[in-house]
This record gives sequence, C-alpha cells and structure tokens, in this order.
Amino acid sequence: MILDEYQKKRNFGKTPEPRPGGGLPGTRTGRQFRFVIHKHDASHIHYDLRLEHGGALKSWAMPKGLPTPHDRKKLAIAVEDHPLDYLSFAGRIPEGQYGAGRMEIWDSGTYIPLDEPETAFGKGKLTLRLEGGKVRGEFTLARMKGGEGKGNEWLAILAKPEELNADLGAEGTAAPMPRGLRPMQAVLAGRPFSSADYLFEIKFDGIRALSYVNGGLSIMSRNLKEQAFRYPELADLAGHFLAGELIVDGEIVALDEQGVSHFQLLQGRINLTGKSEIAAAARATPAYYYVFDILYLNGRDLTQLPLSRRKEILSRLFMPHKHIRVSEWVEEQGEQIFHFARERGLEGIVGKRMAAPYRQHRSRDWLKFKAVRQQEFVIGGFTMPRGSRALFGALLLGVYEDGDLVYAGHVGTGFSEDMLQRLHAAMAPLVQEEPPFRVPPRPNEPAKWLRPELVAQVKFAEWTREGLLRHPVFLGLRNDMDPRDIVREEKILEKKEAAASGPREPSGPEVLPPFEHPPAGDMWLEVAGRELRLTNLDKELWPGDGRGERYAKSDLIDYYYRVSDFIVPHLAGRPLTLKRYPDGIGAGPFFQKEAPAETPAWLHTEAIPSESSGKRERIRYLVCDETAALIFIANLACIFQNPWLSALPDLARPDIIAFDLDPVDPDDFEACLEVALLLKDQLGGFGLRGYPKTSGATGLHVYVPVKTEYTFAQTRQFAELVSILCQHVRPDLVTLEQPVSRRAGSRLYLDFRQNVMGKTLASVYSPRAWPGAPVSTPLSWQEVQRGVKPADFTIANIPERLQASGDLFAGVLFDRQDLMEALRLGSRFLKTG
DNA sequence: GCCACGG
DNA sequence: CCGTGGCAACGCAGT
DNA sequence: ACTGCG
Repeated sequence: MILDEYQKKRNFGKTPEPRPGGGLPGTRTGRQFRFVIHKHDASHIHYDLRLEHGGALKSWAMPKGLPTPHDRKKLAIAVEDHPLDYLSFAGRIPEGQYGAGRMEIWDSGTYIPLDEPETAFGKGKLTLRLEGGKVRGEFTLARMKGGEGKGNEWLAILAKPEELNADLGAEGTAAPMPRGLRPMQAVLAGRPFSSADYLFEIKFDGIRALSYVNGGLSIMSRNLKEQAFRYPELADLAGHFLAGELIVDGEIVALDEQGVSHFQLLQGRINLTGKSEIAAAARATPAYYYVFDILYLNGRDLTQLPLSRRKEILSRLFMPHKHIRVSEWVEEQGEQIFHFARERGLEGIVGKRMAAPYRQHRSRDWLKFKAVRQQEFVIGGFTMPRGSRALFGALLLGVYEDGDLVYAGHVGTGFSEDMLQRLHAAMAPLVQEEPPFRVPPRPNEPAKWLRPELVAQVKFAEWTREGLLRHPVFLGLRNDMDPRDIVREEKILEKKEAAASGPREPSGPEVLPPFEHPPAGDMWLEVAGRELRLTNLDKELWPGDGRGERYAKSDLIDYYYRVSDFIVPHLAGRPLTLKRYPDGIGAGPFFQKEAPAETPAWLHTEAIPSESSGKRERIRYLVCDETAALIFIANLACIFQNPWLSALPDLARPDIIAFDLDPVDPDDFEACLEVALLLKDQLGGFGLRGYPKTSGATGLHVYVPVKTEYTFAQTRQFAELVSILCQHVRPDLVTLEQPVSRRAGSRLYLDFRQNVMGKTLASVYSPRAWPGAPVSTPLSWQEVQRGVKPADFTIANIPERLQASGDLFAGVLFDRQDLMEALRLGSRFLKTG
C-alpha cells in the first residue's frame, strides 16, 4: 500500500493527523485535481506542497517556499505520500512525534496537469497550473538527477512568472515604481477602543523600513538609508513574494527570549558597516522583518486602495518565513489586543482604519496606543550570569520609600553587549557586603549587593499587586539624577483609569499632524465643520535673530492645531482675556476682552457683568471650547491664551489655586526650581498635590486644582498662607513684596495675589512672546528636581513631547482637592510645627 | 488684526 | 484714498 | 485719593 510509509512514521494515538484510508475520494471534474500547501512550522519553517494523485497526496517539502519571480527555482524534497484527508488537516503535531510543530493550511484549491499525469509523476517531470485561493500560476516539478540517494530531490520551477497571479494585475493605478517613499506614521492616541472600522496590530519596537523588490532588493529606513546590506538574514525577502515587483512596508526587529521586540537589542547592529562584523552580529542578534503593508505591485500603485484590500493582496503574495514574517492583525477588538500587549510586555498596539489609503506622513488613520511605562530606578545589586550571558544576569532595582530603598524587581533584558560591559565596570567598585534594600530580595541566582549610587532608566508594562515590575526592560544608565530622589512615580493616570472604568471615553487626546497651508497669504480652513478664514499666514510673529528661531503666524496656528486636543480641555469654559501681537513680539501688543466684531456666531461667548467703576455693562468674553475656536483666536495673533482661574457655570468659585514664581533675576530659573520644591513640601503638609509648569517666560507656575466650592477670598487667603510658610522657611530666597523696589536681596517673588476673579495666567501649552517661542510646559516633579531650561520647550518640540509623554497637566483637570480637609490636616501640622 | 473715524 | 486710534481693568498695598 | 504692580 502506498501509504505504508506514512503510517509507519506516525503514532495515531498521539498525532492528530488523519489515519490513512478513512477519507472520501472526493469529487473531481475533468482534468482538475485538488492540492494543498501547508505551512509547516517544524524544526525549520517550510512549506509542503501536496498534489492529489492516484488516491493519495504526492507531497514535497519546500524549505524556502514556492518558487517566485525573484527565485524561479526552489528545492522541493519529495516525501512520503499523505492520505487525501490531509487536504483539510491543520493542527499541532505534538512534541516527539514525526513532524512535530504547527501545520497550517497556507493555500488550497485545484490544479490542472498540463501534461499526462499518469506518466509524469513516474518520469519525474510534471507541469501544472495551480488555482488556489492565493496562488494562481504555472509551475514545473522536475526530479534532479544527482548521485545515489538523491532521488527525492526535485526542483519546483515557476514556469511563467509574468502570469503569476495575473488576476491582481488591475489593482490600483498604473505607475512607474517609485523610490524614496516615506512610511505612513501613526498618531499617539490615548485610550484604546474597539471599532469595526479598525484593525489592530502589535506595535513593534525596531526600525521601520520599506522594502523595494525589483530584480534586486532594497530596504530603506525612514531617513532613506539603505539597510539591506546590514541584515543579510533578510536577503531572501524578495524570494518570499509571489510577485516580481513590489514595495512592502514593515519593521526590522530583534527579539528577546519571549519573542518581544526591543530596539535596544538592535542597537548594536544599526551602525555596522563591515561585512564580517555584520555577519557576526547577525549570528549573535538575528533580525526579523515583520511585513504589514503593500504599496506597489507589478507596475501598479496600490496606495490609494483601502487598507483592507492591501492586506488581502499582501496575504496572497507573501510566504512568511523564519526571518520574514507577517504582522498579525485583528479586526475591531482593540481593547482585547491592548490587554494582550500589556500582559506580554509589548510596546503597545496600532489601530489602523481599514478604509484608509496609505499616506506618506503621520495620519490619524493610524493610531498608536502605548502600553509601556518608564521611570528611573536605583540599582541595588545584580545577580550572577546564567547560560551564555557574561558578567551579570539581572539588575536588582529599588525605589526610595520613607528614606529606605525598597526592592522593585529585577531587569534582565535590554542590554547591548557594550552596555553589559559598561554596567559591569560601573558596578564593580560599588560592591558591598550589606544589601542596600530594606527587605533584601532573594533572587534565584546568587546576588552581589551594591552601594546604591547608579540610576537605571527602565520601561515596564505595569506594577504587579506586590509592587514589582512586570516586563521590565533596561533602557540606559542615567548620570544626571541623585539616587535619593528616586521614588515610585505614582501613576495618577491609573487612578483616573480606575475611576473611569465605567462608561468608556472614545479615546484620549492626540497630537494632530500639521495642516497643509499655503506658505503665504490667506486660506480657508475647515475644522470640525467650522469654516475659518486664516489671514496673513506669513506674518512674522517671532523674528529670526540670534536669540531664537523665526516663526510666522502660520507656525503659531499650526502649533495650536496640532496640540489642540491637549490644550482645549484646559481652556474650556474659561473666559479669556486676549493679548494680541498683530506685529509680532517686538511690537506693541494690546489687550482685548470684548469679543472682536469678526467673531463667528458659533464661537462660544459669555457676557459677564463688568465690575468696573459704576458702569453696569457686560463684556462678551470669548470662551474656547473647541479646536476651531482656538484656531480663530490664534489667527487674531493671540500668541498665548489667558484663561480665568474659574470656569463656567460658577465663575465666582475658582477650581485652581495658582502660585506664580517669578525670579527677581530673569536668568535665575534655579530659584524657581528650588522654591517649587519648597512649595511642594509645604503643600504636602496640607496633603495637597501641586502641578508645576514653566510659565514660558522666566518663571514657573504651580497649580493646585481644588473643588469648585470655595470663594476667591478663600483660595487667595490659602495661597497667601502657604506663601508665608514658604517665605518663613527660606527668607533668604523668597519675597512676598509686591513693589519691585522692595524685592532686592531676594531671589524670587512668590506671587499669590493672582487668585482673584477675572485675573489670568498664561495657560498651559501656550507659546509666549519671547524669542524662540517658548511654551508654558508642565513638568514632572522629577524634572523640577533634576532641573530643566524653560527655553528648551518651544512650539517646535512640544508636539513631540506631548506625543511621547501625554498631558502631564491632566491632573489639573480632574484631581480636584478638598481645601477644608487640607486645612484640617495642615492645622494639625501647624500646631506641632 | 481690523474696524471706525477723520482728513 | 490713507493714516491713526482703539482695542482691559482688579484689588491690594503703600503713600 | 492716587499710584505701582502683575
């Protein structure tokens, strides 16, 4: 019986594969027979071609897949005949069994023999046409001559490359093959969602690269640098597509033991140029290419097709292999995938709108959701190496809690070879007998303890209930931080998430791509259905000179547009005082409260009685509740936004207590940082959290969000009390004197007097009328501790910062604190102090 | 930035 | 036609 | 009552 060999190799008690003989012969019409191509993930990934013939399946194992236009001849090893039931078999063959590993159906369909099948199989040469769900084309199978024992070696040959999958030849539009395409990029989004309009993929942490296949292979990084030579293991990429000419999009990655990509692992390879170096690195840290899009195929531009169609085409053409893989995707279930990503310690996920075309820039059609967190940790020890690893195994990390170093978990991945050595050298002189931890951990490997002086930057998925890190990855050493300052950064966002676990928000704020505008003159812009006329876009607001970059009004509007999702929530409901700079920061600005005559009808205005001497008139204030309003206001050459400290509907009850830290010497920002920390301590005595931001000018603002329950008289009094305490602690540093002449001898004027109805401060994320267009930027307390330069935050880089770190001022929107409780807490503290 | 006013 | 003026205003504290 | 201040 021809299936004897099949039977002999298998134990049907253990393998799910079909027994021979049980199957139906199947229906067949004329000269059509059935075939299947299995993708078999055994000791090596390979493809198995099985052709129905003589009541069984003639089978070949094809280690490099089917022949393709790029690789017209590929080896095919004839293996034992399989039963017909194998046509529909898919499953996992268990460990220890013949052919152990996952067997999946990659393609199936019918084939038409183009010569006489009865004799062709025996002669060792047959030509056939495959009509599968994926493959449609003409192939020849020919037995090679070779010496003894070579009788099972065949060649699979693609007979007519130009006819392969010819049915796809009308997709897209005819175009010559482009060069230097830019990859489409995702916009950072907040909360993941589920939507039938989107598919979701894993976000890779590697090098984004477009691959051009056209005779040769070119792999281009985002900055259009050739990468193909650097990753020899990707060389046969071209041979894994069933088309001769194409452009695909994907990411080059290196994977850890868990199969998770980390850019750090690739770091050692990104600059190599020497051939032998590259070969060695490829052995030590192999690279993988995950393909997720197709932009061009056989003379046709596919970028205007919807993503869903591009995915279909890609999966028809692509034979994944060990180093060249397909990025799996799932439709609709964004939240589930995000959860999965976080569990596995993956960077995050990407949501892509299925109807969207491919665009060569950042677009909201692709949204990325980050699942990782990051902070600094003190290195308190390390474990001995295991296996092939040299020098050490993992770093033992800690954070300070009440003056003690508390163990926070260990990190054993993310080190480059070079970093491993540098770390070891840095740690060696710090070894000590005593563990530095309050409760020393007991790791599986023997540990060495260190004087807690080194600080590591680590990213991780989340804190476990036990307060340890889940999926930590080492990012780098920091030499700019005092280890004593390292504490667990309480994630306020987590609290928010927990509190908001009920009804779901659609998604968090996103940084928008710049809008397209003419370099000069006027234009109409439609924002969320609002028509806006933008004027004098080329008007220079910040002159370019030695002190700062040149920015035009278009840059201001562009900035506000991009960050609108972040700034609008901080402005919503708050009357604005306008300060307008129609002739730029060098010329005289003017104030305006009354909404200008050209204010569109849809823009929210609020008529508020003016308290001013006698006149019982009302002023129609602008209120910025939406992006379109923000853009309108920016077009008025309002460089920064001046919102009230109270919001509608109760303008008499502030929800923010503001402290304005104004250095006496404009260059003495150090004084601001120092006083901010002092203020943080004093607020802490009342159990209150403050949120710091640069003013954008010379100083710093600290906001304390409170419940909308107190009068301005109360908030002002409280601000005064806290300020007096600060002044009392550091009389050398802090003055509360209003007249400038009396501030001499102090370094900082602590202004609590702004807490009055109708008074304003420049809002968070507002650019300022100073050279270089600095932006009022929220800081983490870590940054206040370690020191920053306010001029480093400008309209040129804040969108990126927001994209990376989100809204550090989000607390001001929801962390409404109880002033009465604070006073109770503080009075206790005052009595004892 | 733009309107209203006056020359 | 052009040039120009207007476009905010609170409350505190010190005198 | 006037002024400086933000």
